[in-house]
Amino acid sequence: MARLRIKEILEQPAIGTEINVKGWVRAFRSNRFIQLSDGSTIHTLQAVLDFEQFEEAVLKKITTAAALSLTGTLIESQGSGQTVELQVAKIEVLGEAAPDDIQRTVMQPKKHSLEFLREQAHLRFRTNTFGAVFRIRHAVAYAIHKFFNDKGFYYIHTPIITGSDAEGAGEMFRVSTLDPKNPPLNEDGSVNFNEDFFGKQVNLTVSGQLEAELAALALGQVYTFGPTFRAENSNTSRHLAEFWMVEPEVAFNDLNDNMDLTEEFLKYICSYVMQQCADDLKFLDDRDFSDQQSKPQAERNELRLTERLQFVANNPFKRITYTEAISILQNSTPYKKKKFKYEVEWGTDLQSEHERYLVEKEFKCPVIITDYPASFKAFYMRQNEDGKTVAAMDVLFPGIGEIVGGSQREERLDVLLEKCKAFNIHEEELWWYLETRKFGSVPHAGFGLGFERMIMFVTGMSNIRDVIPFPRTPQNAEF
RNA sequence: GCUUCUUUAGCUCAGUCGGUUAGAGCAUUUGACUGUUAAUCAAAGGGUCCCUGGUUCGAGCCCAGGAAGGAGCGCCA
Repeated sequence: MARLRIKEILEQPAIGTEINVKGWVRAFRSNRFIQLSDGSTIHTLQAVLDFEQFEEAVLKKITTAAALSLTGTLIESQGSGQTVELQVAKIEVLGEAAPDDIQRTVMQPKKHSLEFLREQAHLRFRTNTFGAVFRIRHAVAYAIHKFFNDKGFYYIHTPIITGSDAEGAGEMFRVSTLDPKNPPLNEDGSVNFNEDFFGKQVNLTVSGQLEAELAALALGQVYTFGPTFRAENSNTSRHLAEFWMVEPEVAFNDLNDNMDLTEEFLKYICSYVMQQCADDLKFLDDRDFSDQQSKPQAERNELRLTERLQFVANNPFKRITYTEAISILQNSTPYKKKKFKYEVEWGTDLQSEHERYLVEKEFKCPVIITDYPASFKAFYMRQNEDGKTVAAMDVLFPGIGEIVGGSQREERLDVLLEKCKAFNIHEEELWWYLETRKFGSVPHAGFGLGFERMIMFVTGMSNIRDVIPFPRTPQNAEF
């Protein structure tokens, strides 16, 4: 007999037919009712058995988290909590779970803190919250590929191991096969990386952008979607040492095209999740709501999770320049009352407190800030006519902060060479990147989306460690 | 890396002014009940009070050092 998944059973219940279902016990009540979950949906299937028809020894093994194969007839439920239920004729215990062992785990049938769940990342998949989060994570990944594919983008696999350390995006993890205790040395005592696996020093990538640009200048519009690594000692709820990034790159696009693409893209993801993940989203929406209720009034979100997604999907993002942002901040109440901890002055970078003010107090919607001073942005961003600013953009989301960073790229070789000098970047290391500016160089633009930050936004989870199955953070790579 | 808070039963927490035998809810076990939905009712078991040292007649509580975790900041996506 074919096994059916609970999602299929609940969507199209074939009342009266005999079926088989396999899954894990969530609850066993009154020696009669099994709540079975198989991960296909957040919902459980209620299985009903007549305990007089089964051996005591078998019933004893139906404990929380045990794996069962149940065969029986699908009938309309007599209870009020569900429309259909399985009338069980045959029980096979596939995997037992001793209650004393379960007690020590997150499968213990009660509410748990996210911190406790994080310590058991191998088991937290079994919970409703993480089931919902990771089903949505999958859906967003799929939506991203669908969005770009439907627009004629090509998915480019950029390398994970890279030899250039010029991106300037952060500290890198070194990759080496040399004996750390006894590496080959040069005459001056430094490590001789010529003898390393690649014959040079290499690192885990911090961004696929530079390679994506090469592809965009031939295939037109491309994107990368892969893991990236930062060896920064960042201890926050928004940073991971290993995270996934989406980086589209489009030939012939300028900064405005880039903003249009970003906005359409982020709206698409929100709409997709609302349409395709309604059940999981509803669960997380309720979870987020009760979470908000326990916070002091001032820290509460005015909108529920689904309302926040709807808001992003249906309202235009506010677009302002860095110069305008500075002026708005300097005229703001907290500035006049000296509530900001950091200075607001043209030429210094915006701090988290400034970004939060703009997004959460001034505009109350996603904000795109453009045309930052060149001094604190990357070397590859295109110099504006004023000579002071570059065609950069940051997309700021409520509660998350910077979710997207992007720019129009510098396509003029002479300007780019000047920037390399100014940023102390050795031309010979980036010869392959610079060379594209010699052969039919054109304006182009792209951005990077922090995938996990997007998942935080659509799931309402407030710690980035709870939206990736096995988080990598300083001092923690347990699983 | 910096600031700050937390650490007591399997989990979430309370623990008064430093004073006798450290508590609650949930979870677990046992019994009762049996169309339940966070089942209900009754009972039982369960403790390195994070670690080390100190002050004191006496420390879960005070002091010093350390460890782990959270939140915020910086860096960024």
